[in-house]
Amino acid sequence: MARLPEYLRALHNLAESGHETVSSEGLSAAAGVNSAKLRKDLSHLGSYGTRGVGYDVALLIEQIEFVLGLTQRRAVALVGVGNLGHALAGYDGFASRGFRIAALLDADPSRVGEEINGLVVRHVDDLPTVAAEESLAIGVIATPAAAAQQVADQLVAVGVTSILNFAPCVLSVPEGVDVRKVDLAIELQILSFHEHRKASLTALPATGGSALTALPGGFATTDTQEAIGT
Amino acid sequence: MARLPEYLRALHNLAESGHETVSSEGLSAAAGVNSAKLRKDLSHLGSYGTRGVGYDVALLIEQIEFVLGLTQRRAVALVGVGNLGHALAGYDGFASRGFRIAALLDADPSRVGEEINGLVVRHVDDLPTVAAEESLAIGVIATPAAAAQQVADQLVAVGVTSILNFAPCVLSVPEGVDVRKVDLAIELQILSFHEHRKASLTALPATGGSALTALPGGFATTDTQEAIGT
DNA sequence: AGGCGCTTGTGAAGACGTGCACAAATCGCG
DNA sequence: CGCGATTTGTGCACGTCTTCACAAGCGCCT
Repeated sequence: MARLPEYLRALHNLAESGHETVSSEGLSAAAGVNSAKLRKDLSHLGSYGTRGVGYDVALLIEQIEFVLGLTQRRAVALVGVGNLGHALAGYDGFASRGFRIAALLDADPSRVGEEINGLVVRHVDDLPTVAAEESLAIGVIATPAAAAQQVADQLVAVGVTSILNFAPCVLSVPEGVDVRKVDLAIELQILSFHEHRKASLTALPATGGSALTALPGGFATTDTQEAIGT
Repeated sequence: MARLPEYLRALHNLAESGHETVSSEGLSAAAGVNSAKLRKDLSHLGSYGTRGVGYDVALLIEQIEFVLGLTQRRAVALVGVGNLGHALAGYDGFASRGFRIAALLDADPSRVGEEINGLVVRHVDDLPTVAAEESLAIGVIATPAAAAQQVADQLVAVGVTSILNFAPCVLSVPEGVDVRKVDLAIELQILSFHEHRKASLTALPATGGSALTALPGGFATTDTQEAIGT
């Protein structure tokens, strides 16, 4: 499940603040989900908490990290050292959460050679060489949309089987390669949709006008946390 | 639906390449979804394509932009001008997709006054002043996790009702405020999970060992595009 | 005008995720 | 040792999303 990493983060927080065990209620609150859902997720792990007590924090961290494949620190290749690529290269959240940026690559010769955070930018055509040095399984694409497909092909060619794509486009990849997409503008547009919905509901609740103005009511969006606590 | 922005992006691409109309089949391919799903989504809009022909690209863009509330260019406040904040401030995808960064804010006095992309960084305590100048509805949090909740409270206090949170933590906000979260490390961890799953499947398919080694098989993750085309 | 091919819109079936509510299990205490 | 408080694990029901398959509608060509 995609919620496991969220649980893991919450568990690390709990461990740092000295908790040895945690109840499903407590953990679910920290992770922002329903407690029944959390218990069901953990039961799918085969993870055994003890009834009446809760879950052993350290053990649970270990189990989740195993399932997520974080027992080994995975090497990540980052392609595209523009605005966003720079930020990603300097993001310490990767290092602290089980990943190591093994190479920075770019197609622009004027960027090659630049040093960012202790790593030297290499040309994207050096990918085969890089892959020979390191065991690359994950690639991150932070290039403009126009270059993304070509970069994806190059990554796949050197054996990368998981791609995180920040470019606003659909990638086509062979079977067995996983792609996850993050589009920052889309996130904002979804929020904008919620704004529009809220505005129409409060402004003219009794208008009942054309089909268009009546629309924004009946939509549902996923992955949105709304109104948790106060 | 959360897919509308994806359709919108695909439609803009089609419009640029000169298409006047598009079939559900064509658009769904460009957006990376099932064609029946796309038709159902669009029918929820009340949007009328013409049978035998397809959808009018320009009209559909107009309709989706209306539903998403993109007819007005929304002002966004960006709090936290660190590594990631810098990148977001310089990201042209926001401007080109209906948003305008109206203010850059940070709590660190040494960062206040810095100019990024034509905007001067102001202190986060100036939020009420900024909100008085602009009609702020959306806030973006790109601060460390420790500061995120306080910033969220400040944003809510000045009337922001939608928050995009890049900090790895759960925010608590009053009812009526929408929060969307983007955690870059979590995306990588999900990919790592897939890697681990693939590795276990290919390496020891007949081992049938402990419960732990047998685990990673039966999981499902959402939002993952796998094996599109070749 | 009529027929044919193409495309939309939708009914129905199935898969999936979610949350409630409760039985089973464990610990601590008298 | 037994009892009560607490918490996990899960059966069940419900609503949502997804997908197939097909009827209805539109335009073009003859």
